[in-house]
Formats: sequence, C-alpha cells, structure tokens
Amino acid sequence: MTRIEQREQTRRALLREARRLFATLGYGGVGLDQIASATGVTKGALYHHFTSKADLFGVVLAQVQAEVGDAVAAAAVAEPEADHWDQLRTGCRAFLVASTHPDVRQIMLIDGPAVLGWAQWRALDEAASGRHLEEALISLVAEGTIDQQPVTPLGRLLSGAMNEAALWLAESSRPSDLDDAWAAFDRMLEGLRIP
Amino acid sequence: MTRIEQREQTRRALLREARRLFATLGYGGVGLDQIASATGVTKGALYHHFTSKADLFGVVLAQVQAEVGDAVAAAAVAEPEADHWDQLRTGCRAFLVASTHPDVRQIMLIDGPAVLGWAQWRALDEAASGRHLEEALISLVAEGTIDQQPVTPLGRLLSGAMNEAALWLAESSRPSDLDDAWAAFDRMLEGLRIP
DNA sequence: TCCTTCGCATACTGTCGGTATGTGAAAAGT
DNA sequence: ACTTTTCACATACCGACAGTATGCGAAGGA
Repeated sequence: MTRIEQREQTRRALLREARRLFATLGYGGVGLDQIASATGVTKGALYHHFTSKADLFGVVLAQVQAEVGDAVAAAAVAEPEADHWDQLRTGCRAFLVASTHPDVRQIMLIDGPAVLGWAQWRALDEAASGRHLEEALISLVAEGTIDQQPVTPLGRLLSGAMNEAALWLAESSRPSDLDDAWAAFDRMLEGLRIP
Repeated sequence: MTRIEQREQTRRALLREARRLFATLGYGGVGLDQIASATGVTKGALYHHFTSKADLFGVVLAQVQAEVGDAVAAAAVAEPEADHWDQLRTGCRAFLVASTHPDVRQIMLIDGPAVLGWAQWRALDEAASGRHLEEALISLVAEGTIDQQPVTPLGRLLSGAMNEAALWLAESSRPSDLDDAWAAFDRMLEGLRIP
C-alpha cells in the first residue's frame, strides 16, 4: 500500500465515522477522541487531515449536501422529456424525500447553520441543490410559467419551506404525513403558476 | 431591598447579558464566566439561577420567541375589522420583520434548534407564534378561503419559508430585499386562496 | 437573640479542543 | 546500496470551559 493510498483510506474512514457519529449524537455530543478511536486512529491523525472540529464537520456537511444535490439532479434527469415545471416538481419532491433521512436532518438542517454560520451553510447549499432550484425558477420566469420576479427570495422561501417540512417529517411517525406535506407544497407551487 | 427582589434583579440581569452575548457571539462563542462577569456576578450565581448553559439559553430563547409571538399578535389585533385572510397576511408580515432582527436571527433561527434539539425548539415555537399561524389556517379552512387540508404541514411550510427568508434578509443589505421577499411570500399565500 | 434560609462567592475537577513534538516507514536523492 | 528527506501518524501536553462542592454572610422567621 503506497502512502497516498493509505492517506486517502484513513481520511475516508475518519469521514465515515465522523458522519455516523455527528448524525446520531449531534455536533456537540461527539468528541474528537471518540471519532478517532472509532476510526482506529488517534487524534493526531485527525488533526493531520483536518484543521479543526468545525473543518471536519464542514467536509462531512459538504458531502451530505452533495448527495442531496445529486439526488435532486438525478430525479430531474430521470424524466428528460418533462417540461420545466414538472422537472421542478420532481426535483423538489426528491429534495424533500432526501432531506428526511436522519443524516441529512441532523447534519445539514440542524447543526449546519449553527456550526459553520449561516453564510457558509448557504454557500454550500447553493453549490449543491440551491443552484438547481434557482436555475429552474429562472427558466420558468423566462418561459412565462410563473410571474416575472427576482428568483433569489422565491428560491429561499421554497427552500426554507422544504427544510422545515423535512424536519417535521423526520420527527413524525405517520406515513401519511409525507403525502400531506407534499400535497401542501404542491398546492403552494401550483399557486405560483400562471393559469 | 428584600431577598426576593434581589433574586429577581440578578436573574433579569443575567438573562439580559446572556441574551446580548448569545445574540452577538453565538451560543458556542460565549462562556459562562463571560456572562457572569458581564453581569457583575460570578458563575456561582449563574448556577444558582439556571441548571446549565443550555437551560439558560432555553430561557433566553423562550423570551425571544415570546416577543416575536407578541409582535405577531399585536399586528393582528391592530386591525380588528380585517377578515381572517388579511389578519394572516399582517401576522406573517409582522413575523417576517421581527425575525430579521439580529437577536431573533442568531438565537431563535440559528442556534435554537442545534442547542435544544428540534423537538424542544418546535414546542417553544408552537407556544409562541406557531399557534397563531395554525389557528389562522384553521379559520381559513373552516370558512372555505383555502382548500380543505391538514393545517399542520401547511403551517410548517409557511413557517419554514418565513424563517429562511428572514435569515436571508438579515444577511443581505439591499433595502428592497424585504419588499421582494414579502412580495414573493404574498404571492405564495395568494396562490393558496380559493378564487 | 438565636437559628435557619438562601443568594451568591470561592475553589476545585473533568472533559475536550487544540498544539508541540517524537517516530518509524516510505519515497527521493546520490 | 546507502543516505537523506518526507510524511502519516502517535504521544504527551496545555488552556479553556462546563459543571460541582463547599463556604460565608446577610435576610427573615422563631
């Protein structure tokens, strides 16, 4: 095993255990010694790969965000013949489903803004899934499907609505809640559409 | 000065300084010694009034939530002759404006869920302003102004949309952003209304 | 006036994020 | 082939901070 391979392997293992522990215990509930020992290394190795606890969390968060973003993009690509409107809908539904998963809930929705600050959190969100949302809205404004308006505030409203709905869904146990939340969100979207 | 007066005075002073520091530096950026010395007491006094740092933060958060809830209620009461629909709109606008203030932003929107957990945060939100929102939605469903549907997921969607919009507004500097965000939110509300 | 209560201070401990330094093996140079 | 350098990690340590145990002095009741 060459050195660069060993390095990557250790780094991946650290990220895997960090994500697992951050997701189950929350950022404040996990110590760096705990992450290191779960990985089978010491804290020295951790600080060789990451500059701080927040930095490690940031990389984990970026990874989670990227997965959610990929899920959204995959859902949109899955039906290439659909129009922009239906691509927005399927993308939003994919985002809602993905955000309900426990890792995403704790790391991205709860701890993310508090640990990294809202500005940095937003930058990661923008790079991962927010970008897709704004692009979709721009297309819809351009083709006249929704009112001419600045897309950034509208994107924030929709994103915040889905985030909060995902937090609520992850807490609730009734299976029908997902359908109810999606129906309500879909009604909201439909209300934006010019008849 | 009687003992009970002295106690209340110290407690209020602690809460005042804690709120100020939590709002400016964030929960993780403030130490209990810092709060105590800013108040002019020692950490012993702090632990005599609050069981933990999270407990102190929880009381501060409840106070902030109550202020926001009062602002929403006051805005609705300010125009008693308006119908339920316009009362919802003015309430939402009051919430959006109040949530943009720095204290509310940092304490209620960013640190709140991470420090207390989402369930407890939601309970405080429900008691303060979420209740008003759900009651308004129930009235609107009952009178047929919006579609028959479960109000809880819809309330979560609207609440999350406003929270995220408030975070975005507090970051941005253009004065027109508030108008844009409100216009977008108002369009969303209007879309829910049965013609 | 004595005793109890209690609001708060003082002094201490354990944990944890972060740093400084050591070490042995892999890679590079000659 | 031998030396030197690099580097991935371990070990040992420090400071900060949340939390605790205890002491004290004044208020309030008996």
